[in-house]
Amino acid sequence: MQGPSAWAQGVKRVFLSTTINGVDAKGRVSVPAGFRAVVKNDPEEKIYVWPSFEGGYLEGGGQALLDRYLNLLEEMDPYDDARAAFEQTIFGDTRGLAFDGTGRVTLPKDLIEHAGLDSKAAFVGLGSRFEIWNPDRLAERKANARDFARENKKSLRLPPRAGGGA
Amino acid sequence: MQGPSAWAQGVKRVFLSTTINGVDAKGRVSVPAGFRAVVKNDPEEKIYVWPSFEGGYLEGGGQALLDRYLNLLEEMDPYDDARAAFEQTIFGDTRGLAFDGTGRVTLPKDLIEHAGLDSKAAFVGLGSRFEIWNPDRLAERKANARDFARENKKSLRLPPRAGGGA
DNA sequence: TTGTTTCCCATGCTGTCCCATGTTATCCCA
DNA sequence: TGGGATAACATGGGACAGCATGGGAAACAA
Repeated sequence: MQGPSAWAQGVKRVFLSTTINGVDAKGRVSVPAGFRAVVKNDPEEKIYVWPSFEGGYLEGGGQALLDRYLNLLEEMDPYDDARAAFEQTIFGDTRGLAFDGTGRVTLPKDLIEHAGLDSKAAFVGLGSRFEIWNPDRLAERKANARDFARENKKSLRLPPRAGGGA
Repeated sequence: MQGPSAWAQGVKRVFLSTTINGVDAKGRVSVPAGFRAVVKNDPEEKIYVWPSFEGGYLEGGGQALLDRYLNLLEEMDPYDDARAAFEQTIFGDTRGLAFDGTGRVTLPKDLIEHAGLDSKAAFVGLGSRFEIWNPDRLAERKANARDFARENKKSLRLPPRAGGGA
């Protein structure tokens, strides 16, 4: 199901491309305009950011992403150790960050430290979510991902005709 | 699904043929009219372009192509390594480019560099997607492909009884 | 008070929009 | 079938708005 009707119901905006913005002494950083547009119609115009438990960078998204993680966790057993760990890790450290008048957010110190940010922050759009990196660290990660993708591209076969129009 | 209704509502258009257009000092380039027609009815009249991870050229498509990748990735687990790599590679460098009043897009500097574009850009239609090349590189690639084909022509057997007349 | 955080205003710049023009392709009519 | 009119397309330049950024004042907490 996709056809034209899906588009009539509303455009699915996604986080796209990589943008590097400055972080000032107060920890303020401009969220890329395209990213702000994604959460524009959320009930609360915020982004939700937490430290990745996989490495020294931040993960984030809008309300939709938060809801999706919530649903995933609710399907797990209430007393599953893994569930508790995920809840603690993901939601426990998540911050909801509101924009100031010019579209900036202030990153708390602990998040800045976790990501090793100094004067620049790279926002990486990943479709339904995004990541925030120290640009230097990002370069390394990007090279690895590209190699992996090139070697495994066959597993990324597009589904047969998923979409109608165009 | 697609079904007959898709045809009733309009012919499914695809990216076809090769067109060479100029790139001005601002990085602006006219998207071939035929290509614009493909994304004409997209919710956002944009093309999505990213650097190929296989060589010095760009790949692109419309909303439909992007959605296909998005749906594919959404079916993977949030912390699947493959998912992360593909997200990074596909979405991390993808730009959504809108047309100006005369059907041009502005190519960001990094994309221009990746493709080695100077004053001309070749749009190559490939059905559901397209590529953007420096015309010189494209000619080189074509020549190589032709040489390869000539040297290996014996491996290019026709299938038994390819089809009806003409 | 003193330090911290939040809000507001000012500024340079880049990207986007708009108008103008030459060229090419298409259509219509003689 | 040939030629002219017309519309579509590609291109160039300049004006404007949105975006990213820096600094400072006011509100709040310790």
